[in-house]
Parts: sequence; structure tokens; C-alpha cells
Amino acid sequence: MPRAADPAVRLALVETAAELLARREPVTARSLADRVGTSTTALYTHFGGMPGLWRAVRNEGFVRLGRRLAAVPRTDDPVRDLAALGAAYLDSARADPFLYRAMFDAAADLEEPAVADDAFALLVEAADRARRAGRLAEASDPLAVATCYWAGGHGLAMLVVTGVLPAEALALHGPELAVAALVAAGDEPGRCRASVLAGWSGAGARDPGPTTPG
Amino acid sequence: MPRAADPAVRLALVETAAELLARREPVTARSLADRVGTSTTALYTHFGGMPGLWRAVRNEGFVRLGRRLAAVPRTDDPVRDLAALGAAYLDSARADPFLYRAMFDAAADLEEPAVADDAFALLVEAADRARRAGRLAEASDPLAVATCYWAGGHGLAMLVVTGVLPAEALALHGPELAVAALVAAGDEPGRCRASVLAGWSGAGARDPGPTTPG
DNA sequence: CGGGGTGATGTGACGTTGTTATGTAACACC
DNA sequence: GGTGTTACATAACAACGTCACATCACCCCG
Repeated sequence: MPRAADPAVRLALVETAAELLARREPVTARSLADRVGTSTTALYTHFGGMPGLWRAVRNEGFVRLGRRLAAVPRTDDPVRDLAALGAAYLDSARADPFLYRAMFDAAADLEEPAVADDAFALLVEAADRARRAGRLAEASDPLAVATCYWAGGHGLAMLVVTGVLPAEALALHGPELAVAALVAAGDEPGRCRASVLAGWSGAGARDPGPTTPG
Repeated sequence: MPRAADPAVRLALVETAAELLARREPVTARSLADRVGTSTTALYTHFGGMPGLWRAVRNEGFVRLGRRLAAVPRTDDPVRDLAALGAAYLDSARADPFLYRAMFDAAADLEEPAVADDAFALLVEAADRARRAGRLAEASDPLAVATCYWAGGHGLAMLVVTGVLPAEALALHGPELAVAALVAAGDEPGRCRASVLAGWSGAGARDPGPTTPG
């Protein structure tokens, strides 16, 4: 029937937008079309307009974040794993701050809401493992624990990304926030601190900066 | 010598911007000029352009936030006061979410950085009172405690304001986050929980919505 | 008390943004 | 191989932030 839409153009538009974001260059319909080698019309056939492109960019951001979190190894210490997830999360925001901001400009509006849910599920699952391992209170709700944990990390990330706190605040307050959330959930303070510090130094702060596949 | 700039116009522009923000209506140079009854040029004499106007709007947002936090009464239980401050903070974000978003779009770029510092200082001072009262660890740093406390509150507020979490999450996770931060800082869990719940129900959730003086 | 100069303000125009109407060309199906 | 449907390029449109220019109000000084 119709002429098929070129999926490569769609991919190029999203990836180019992410690249411009990482370069701190303006992301406009024309700058995208020029770099990709198409016209601004392609943007409308694939995304319906700029809001649709941003939705796709946020989606891609959560896909990349999910990949990073999924790459965090699972050890037999779930609290350590939670800390490693937190470090990887904050490092993700630090490595590509403009993408992080774009993601949370409207994080509830994604092409595939599942990609954000999947990333968050890694947190919930780790919290549940910690609970089943006896590290957290038996009555603790892994979803609530993960939500508080995430809220703290997101708040710290946003304050750094928007320039309110210096970049060092991530390494300074990140572990402290993690320990707070997990001790509140039932972990024993001394043991929690040890696990968190182990997980933090073991995983975080590895990424040199924003990367664009290609 | 010269013709003096009308301070009333300046005030009207900032307050009108805040009002449009609260009404979820677009804040453009022309819509502002029309509503205030001037031309777009006034925007340039007073603020140098739209970025300058946004800087003034953020400033006004922090002034209002500071007023709200300063209105929180001081009791002889500093942990309860910290909870009341947290409740007032989150209620502020809930009452005027678009202003809150605008404030933290570039919270480090204000006309008078002191207004944000002053608001934050209320938190630090309460944390210090808690420490001196023996509720927090002697070695705890009030600044670090306040920063973690703020990061958690800001993260929760942003997740709600951007639609990721429902509005109920504020009352659901707010006290939990507060308890976590303060127990981690040294308070005794049971006593902390009681103080936080008392402070939260005593102060928060009072504002009916965004208000515009005049 | 009246000119002169300084600066705020209104008018109109410019470049850029997102968006869309129109024409064209390429693909899938009969 | 013809036909219809759809993606894409071109070009125009409305709205945005911004700025050059002209105008006017005000304050100091003679």
C-alpha cells in the first residue's frame, strides 16, 4: 500500500537530538533536519511534531538509563547492590546532565512507559531482595522504599544538574542519602554504611561523559 | 536627571508572570505586556529580556517560599519544626507547581541569591537546634543534614510536579523521607517518628492553591 | 520659570522558532 | 505496469524574543 517510513531516519533524529543535547547545542527542528540530512517534515511524519520528538528523546534516555542500571552486577549483598544502583544512577545524570533534565521535563509522558517502569523495577527488586535477606524490616514495602530512595537520588541529581549544588555533592551526599533511606527501612546502621560504601566505590563514577552510539 | 523607571511596572510584570504561571497560561513577552498594559519594551528596560524576567520570577518564587517557611512556628521540639518546614515546603510546591518548576529551572541564577540562602538557612538553623538539643548526633553537620533533607523533599516535589508520582505521594512519602534523613543524622527512630508526624499534621496541607496578592 | 538632555516607553520591523499546505516522487498492491 | 497511498522537499504562515527608531515625560540647570 503506502510508502514505508524509513526507521533509520527516525533513529537518526532521536540520536542526533540526544547528541545535540550532550553538546549543549540548541535542539531545533531545523538543526535536527540539517544534521540528519532531511527536512523538517520528516519530523512530523515520524513524531507528529517537536513534542513527539521530545517524547522519543525522553524514551531513549530512559532506555539508556535502564541499560546502565541493568549492567550493575548483582552480588549476594542486596544493600550493596542498591548503593551501586544509586551510584550508577547519579553517574548517569552527571555524565549527560542535559539529557537527564530533558527526561524529567515530563517523565510521565513517554512512548513506552514500560522502559521507565523497567528501570525502576530494578530498584524495587533490589529492595525486595534486601527485605527477603533480612536486611530490611519484614513489613517494609519494597515499592515505598524504592520510591523514597529514588526521590532522594532524583532530588540530589536535579540540584546538581541545575547548578544549585556543585558536582561534588553527588559523591558527598549520595551515600548519605542511601544510608538514610535504607536504615529507615530497617537495615542496621553500621552494616548498612559498610554495604553502601562498598557498593558506591565499587560501581559508580566510571563514565567519562556523554556517549553517542555510532 | 533621567526619567525614572516605574517600579510598579516592574512589580506588575513579575506578579503577572507568576499569575499566568499559576493559571497554566503561556508566559510570553506579548501576553505579559498586554495584561500589564505596557509594551514589550518595558520588559527590556526592567529586566533586559525574557531571561531576566524569569530570573525575577524565580526570585519572587523563593521570596514567597521563604515567607511561608518563616511563618512556620518554632516549638521546643526542633525535629517537629523540621517536619513542619518540610510539610510547608511540599505544600508550597503542590499549591503552585508551575512556579515551583520555574524556580528550579535555574535556581542558581537569581537576582538576589540571598533569598534562597535565607530560606535554606531556616532548615539549617532548625537542624542545628536539633543537634544542640541532643536530638541529632553531636558530630552531625547541620548543613549536610539540611542538604540531604532538602534533596529528598525536592526530589519528591519534582516527581509529583512533573506528574511521575500522584499528588498523594507527598503526604505518603514526605514524612517517611523526613524520618529517614533525621534518624540517619542521629535521632532516635521512635521519638523521631512521633515528632515528624506531629509536625507534619500540625503545619502542612493548609494552602488552598496558588494565590496572587492584589 | 523655561529650555535641554537623559532615559523610559510605544511602534514597527527583523530573524528564528514550530507548524502546515502544496507538490512530487517512491513504494506496495492488483 | 498502472494506481493509489504515503513519505519527503519546498515554501509559506503565525508566534515568539529582540531591537532600531521615534516620541515623550521627567529632572537639573540657567
